[in-house]
Amino acid sequence: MDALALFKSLADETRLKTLLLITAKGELCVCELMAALQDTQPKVSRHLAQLRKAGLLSDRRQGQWVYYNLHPELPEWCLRVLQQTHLNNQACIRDGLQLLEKMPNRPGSECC
Amino acid sequence: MDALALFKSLADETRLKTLLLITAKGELCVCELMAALQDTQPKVSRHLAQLRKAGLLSDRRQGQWVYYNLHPELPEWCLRVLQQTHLNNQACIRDGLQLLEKMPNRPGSECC
DNA sequence: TCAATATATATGAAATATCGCATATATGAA
DNA sequence: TTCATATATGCGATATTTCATATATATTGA
Repeated sequence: MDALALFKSLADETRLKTLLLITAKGELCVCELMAALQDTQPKVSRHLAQLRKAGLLSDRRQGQWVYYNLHPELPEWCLRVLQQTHLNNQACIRDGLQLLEKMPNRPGSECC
Repeated sequence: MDALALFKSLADETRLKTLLLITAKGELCVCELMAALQDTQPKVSRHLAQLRKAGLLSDRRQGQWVYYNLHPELPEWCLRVLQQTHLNNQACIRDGLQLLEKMPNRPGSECC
């Protein structure tokens, strides 16, 4: 992961919020990100594909859902950059986190 | 300084190297950056203007030369991001630093 | 098998960023 | 003032990025 690739990945609002949301929550599926970001499915999916190709995210499918998390082999310094950004820019994803909580029928919840 | 603005500033090779060089050396003028980056004057100058407008750099004129340094009011977390990036991507500016050393008649040196 | 839901990708248009060249401005020396 | 050096910027051409729409694939349950 070279620095330029990292910063190009972070230089878009959708991708930045996506990474901060996943940094905050650990793991999220596409439909949760759609709710948190209030964006269309193709848009969210395309940005996730970019982050996956860049090596920032890895995905695992569980049934219908594909969950995304920070790539386990992400270098330490990249993690620290994400953590610093997350800790000092919580306002950036505050709305998104609230929308997540309000989601009915969260994937994986027992109620459905 | 919001996170998105920071990362957009870092998402270009010329600007990233410029910031890492200034992080390494503390202060550099335009002609030193031209030598280190091996780029044309208008190109270097234009990217410096962007970094200045974004609040990442501040400049001071000393005679004919304009020196650029990290903006004194840059938030701590931005500094830490730059430091982390610098410490873990030294190869990125190695050539540039060597070219700097080889510069004859460095601005501010006593020999001219 | 079919239908419904979740996710991925292709395509072309629109917006944005970058670059090269020419030129403008500022400073210092003669 | 005039010249030389250092730096900044306006502008058109080009490259890159992003988006919306349509469509394709995968999984589950009937």
